[in-house]
Parts: sequence; C-alpha cells; structure tokens
Amino acid sequence: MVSSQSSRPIVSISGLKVACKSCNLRELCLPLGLDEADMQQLEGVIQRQRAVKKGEMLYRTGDPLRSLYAVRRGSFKTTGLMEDGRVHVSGFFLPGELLGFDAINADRHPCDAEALETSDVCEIPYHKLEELAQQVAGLQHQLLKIMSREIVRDEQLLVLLGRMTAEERLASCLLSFSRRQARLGLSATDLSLAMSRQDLGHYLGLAIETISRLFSRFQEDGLMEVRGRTVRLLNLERLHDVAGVTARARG
Amino acid sequence: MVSSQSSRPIVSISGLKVACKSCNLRELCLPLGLDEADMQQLEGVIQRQRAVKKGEMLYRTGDPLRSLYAVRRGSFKTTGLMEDGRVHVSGFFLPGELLGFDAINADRHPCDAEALETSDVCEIPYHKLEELAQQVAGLQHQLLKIMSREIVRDEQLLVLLGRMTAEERLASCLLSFSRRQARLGLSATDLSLAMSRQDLGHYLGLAIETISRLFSRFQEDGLMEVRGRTVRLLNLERLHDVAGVTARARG
DNA sequence: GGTCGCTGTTGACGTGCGTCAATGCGCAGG
DNA sequence: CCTGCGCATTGACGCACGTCAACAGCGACC
Repeated sequence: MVSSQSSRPIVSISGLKVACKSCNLRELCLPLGLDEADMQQLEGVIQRQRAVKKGEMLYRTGDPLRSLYAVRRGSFKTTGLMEDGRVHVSGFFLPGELLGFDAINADRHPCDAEALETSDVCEIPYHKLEELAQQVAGLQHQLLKIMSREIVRDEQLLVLLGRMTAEERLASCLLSFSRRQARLGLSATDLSLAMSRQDLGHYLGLAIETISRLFSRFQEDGLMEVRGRTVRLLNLERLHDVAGVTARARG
Repeated sequence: MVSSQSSRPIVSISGLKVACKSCNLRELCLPLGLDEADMQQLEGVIQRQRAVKKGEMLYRTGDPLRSLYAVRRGSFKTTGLMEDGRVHVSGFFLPGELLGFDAINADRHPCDAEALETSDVCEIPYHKLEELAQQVAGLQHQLLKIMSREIVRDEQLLVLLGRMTAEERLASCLLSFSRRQARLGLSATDLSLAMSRQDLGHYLGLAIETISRLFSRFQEDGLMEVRGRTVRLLNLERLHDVAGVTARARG
C-alpha cells in the first residue's frame, strides 16, 4: 500500500518504556488529573518513545492518523503548504504539548510536523486512546479540555494575525515562549529559539526581513538582547505593553 | 451571585421539546452516527430550544460554561475584544454548527456569541453531555471529531489571515458560505449574508472600506452580483481561482 | 412626507510592511 | 587555513491596504 509506505516516518525508534507517573511533564500533559491506576492504564496505551532528529518529520500532510504525539524533549513546528508554494507555520510545540488533534476530523494529518531540534516524543495510538477515554472519565475529560485549549490558542492566533501590528505580533510570540518555558521550570527571560527567522515569519504572517528588523529594533529599545537565536528578555513588562496586552497565546 | 446574574442571557425561552431524530440537521450536527437508542438519550440531555433575537447574546465573555449550543435556525457571530477596543470576529455559525467548544478549557466563555438574525438554538448542558459521552462511545467519537474539525477550521483561517491577500480572503470566505449553504440543501450561489461589512472585515482582518471595494471589484469583474447583503455568485470556478485554491474553510 | 441614523460606497492620501538586492556572519568540510 | 553555503541583517523602494472624509441609500419613526 503506497500511502502506508510514504507515511512511515523515517525516524529511529527507541523501545523505551513510557512512565508517565515519573515524568516531570505529567502535570502539563495528558495524565493531568488522573489517579495512579488510571495513569497506569494510560501508560499501557502509550507504547513507546520515539527519538526524532532535527529536520525529520513526525508525520506528513495526508498521512493517516495513527497516533497523537506528546513532546517530551525538544520542539516541533507544524506547517501547511498552499498550492502556489506559500508556507504557513501553524504552531510550535514545546515539551508537555501535544500534536495531532487536527487529524482526528478526517483521519488524516492536514499538515507536516517537523522536529526543530533533536527531540523525543511519546507516541499515543489514537484509537486506543479513544477506547481508553471511553472507560476512564478523567481521561476523556482531560482530552476534551486539551482540545478546547488548542481551539482557544488558535483563536488567539487569529486575533494576532487579524488585528495586531508586526511588533505586537512578535512581542506576543516572545512572551508566549517565555511563559511556556517558565511553565517547564526554565528561565522566563533567557530563550533559545529553535526555529529560524523564516519560521517565525511564516508563523506570524510577516516577511523574514520584518522579523529581523524588529529584533534589531527591540534590541535598540533596550527590550532584549539578541544574539542569533539566543534572546534575553530584559523587560517583560514593557514587552507586555508592546504586545498590546491581549493575546496571551498558549497560556 | 453576581456572575450568575450577569451571565444569564436576556433571551426568550421556548420550552419546545427537542427531537434530533426528526431534525433535518441531524446529519450535520452532534447526532451524526448515533443509532436510534443513543440519539434518544442525547435528546434527553438537550433540554430545550431557545429562541434568540437579532442582536441578543447567547453568552458573553467570562460567562461560566453551562452549555454548548447547536444552531438550528439563523446565524451567530463570535467576537473577542482587545483591551484597546479592537474587535475580532472569530467565527460565523450557520444551522447545524456548534458553538462554545472554546469554553471547555477554562470553564468560561472566552468570547461573545451574538445572533446575527432571529435564530433558534438547541441548548446542550455541557456537563451532562460529557457524562453521556462517557456512556455512549459514538457520542464521544463524534464530539472529538467535531472539536477536531473546529481546530482544522481555525488552522485554515490562520492561513487565510497570515498568508492570503485581501481578495483571496474574501473569495475564500464567500466560497465557505457557499459550501455551507449548499450542505444545508440551499443554493450554493445565492447568498444572503446576515453579517455587516464591518463584521466581515473584523473576521477577515480587513478594513470595512477594503471589503466594500472588493465587492465592487468582484461585481465589475463579473464574478458576482451584489445588492447589499444579497450576493449571487456567477462563477464559482473563477472565484475559486481568485481564492488561491487552498483555504476551503469549514468544508 | 421629512428627518434621522445606520450601513455601505467611493475617492484621495498616507504608511506599514513586502520585495528586491547587497552584504555580513558563522559553521561545516576540505 | 580558506572556501562555500545557509541564515541573518540592513537599506532602498514600491504597493496593498488602512485611514480619513464626503456622500449615498434606505428603513424607522414621528
């Protein structure tokens, strides 16, 4: 079968056993709110961890939905392609975040997911997950909640793209990364962005040159220090003002 | 309790019994794929229909989540407000479509939902729905699927706002309405838009003047006849080309 | 019928961001 | 070490769309 061939991701597979209850991301991830017994059942469904190297695809547009993926280490971007070649980056995914919900609708992934750096994911076979959610109320609840959060995130991005200026967009985006990194227990001010300026531009609906100029301007204004993809935010409060104060994407 | 006061919508309530199985929208709506027995259970949960007059709010930003709503007749828009007063319209909802999924995440509606015309909705108490989905596998399945579709829809809108020109946006939007109306068994070419140019602008990330000019231009180009909010699409194929061929929002 | 108010249209003009092009910079490979 | 290549920066310029402003159409109401 051709599609199964083309859809088999070219990634190395490590048979590591999954152990949600000893995972430091469990409070951000699918197991949130589950008791120990339920979590154990979930672990049974999550077959394995998979290592994905920088530039490798977790799945491609058109691949049949087999699994959802939880980022355990590293980061990903999801990208869509228009017929004339225009690219859109629909999201960046950090540890504790889940990919693939947009595939449930048509049983097919509507976008590509690519590792921005060496990453690990937990693979969650979707049909087993749905079955288990049928038995474990807490899991169904968490699943619905996470999907709702994804919808909220997208709606905030709609505001960002529809109503915000270039500088508001970039400021909002940086603050989003800051918040998400802080939630992982890392620094809220020292970011090392795994994505290119091009990716950021395609995410924020801006040209790469605009992104670059904004980084320079923000640095001149004393808002941050920029050295390539390493950014230190010097004044979160002022950055917040620049962002227009709304648009706290991916809380 | 203040919040319960402020959140009670000011709408008339009709105690009409819900009957999904005799509803001509059932193949578009939540009951899709349910057998008769399951559907009957669902009917038990959907307490009542509610009539909403033009301009009335189904819910407001900050209201606690009590119910999801299925549009039965009429149409709605959902709107978010930035702190400086900028408005964004995050969606338009036609018969057979559901509102409120973005409230599950935080148990609170993150936007307003306003009737664009005299409308009827079926009110679906969310917590009962979640309970029933725990017992009825087909319902859980359908719920997850609909939420996934909402995510896909939003991602398509992100492409629209992030990467498309003004004319591509409007063309895509009109084609989306055309498709959705056709799905309801109505004309795919004769649209009567319930929303103002302002609303369309806030939805598409464009100024009202741009919307107005585009309608004029499309008319000059023989793509459509425009008379106020009544639009007749004269050439779906060419409109499709103008739309850039991607971006089939809300298939 | 006249007035008011709201929505939509059209034109003139300004600007934020895209496009094009040149240059800089860091890293991998010989 | 030098070379090459991909990514990022910076500047000059143009254009799509926003802004501002005038006006038209139309229904509501007295």
